[in-house]
Amino acid sequence: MPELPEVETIKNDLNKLIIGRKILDVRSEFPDIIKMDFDEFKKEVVGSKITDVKRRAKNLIIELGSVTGGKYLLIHFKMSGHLIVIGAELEVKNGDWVTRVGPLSDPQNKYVRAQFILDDGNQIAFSDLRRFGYIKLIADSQELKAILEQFGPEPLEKAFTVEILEKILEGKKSPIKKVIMDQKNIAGIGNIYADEILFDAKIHPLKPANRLSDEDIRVLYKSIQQILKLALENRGTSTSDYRDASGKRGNYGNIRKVYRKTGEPCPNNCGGKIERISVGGRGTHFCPKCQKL
DNA sequence: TGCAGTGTTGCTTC
DNA sequence: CGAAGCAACACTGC
Repeated sequence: MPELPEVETIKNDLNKLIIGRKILDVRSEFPDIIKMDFDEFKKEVVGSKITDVKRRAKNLIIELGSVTGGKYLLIHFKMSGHLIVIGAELEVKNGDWVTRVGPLSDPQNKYVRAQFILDDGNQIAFSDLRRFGYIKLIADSQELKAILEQFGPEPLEKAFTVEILEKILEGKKSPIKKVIMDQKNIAGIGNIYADEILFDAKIHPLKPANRLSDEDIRVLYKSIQQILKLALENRGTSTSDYRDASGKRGNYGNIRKVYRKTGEPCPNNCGGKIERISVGGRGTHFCPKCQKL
């Protein structure tokens, strides 16, 4: 489940691998993941040069320069999507690689839904087992801005202050977990990091957002930044589908504290056991002894 | 063996 | 208007 740290890792990888490359061809055996007529998409994209790769919330944005001005690929990975940069000599048939070597022997990398063939002998492959992810073509910077404006602040940027977090929580009686996962409130936090952040902050996931004390809010603010930063340093979490641009796993799953650790002893050695409940229909893991309502 | 669980987002329904 | 539920999808595990 690519959340902020995972999408940011892919962004950083791609900035090293594909800037300045020209797109020679686009192929897909699952054209539905491209949210427009495939032939038209192909016509718009082939021949353009990749000038930048950005991230906003859980969206990856590939900027395409052209004589007529910038266009953008807006990519959302949803549950199982990721991009792999790999040699163009590899072929795809029925969504699977014909030759599977190295990182491609990892089953999570084989569900190829679209390929962008580059002018340096490589290709960008969009692998997505569950096909929730999508690629959209954005015509210009105004259209892009209109889409990206709908997301809340980026939690790792300076503009995200404890005062802003306070405002976000104000008057919301929904469980705090739901509130921090809502992309309109804060951008980039999904189920894994919501659980990890709330454990770190010692706040019960069901605690109503408007009932957090000033101290709770300060601690939560710190935990949001620290956990996301730590996850980024560890190149994300790969407990299930996520892989980086080389098809490799992230390390954060190995150091996570509570996510999918139901029944295990609390890492704080408080004597409690990690419990699993449902919050807003999502599996939620927490220590009932450390995290108070 | 069939069905619940897995998770994000956005749309529908109340 | 906000909250809750569900669809989209494919595969795993009990």
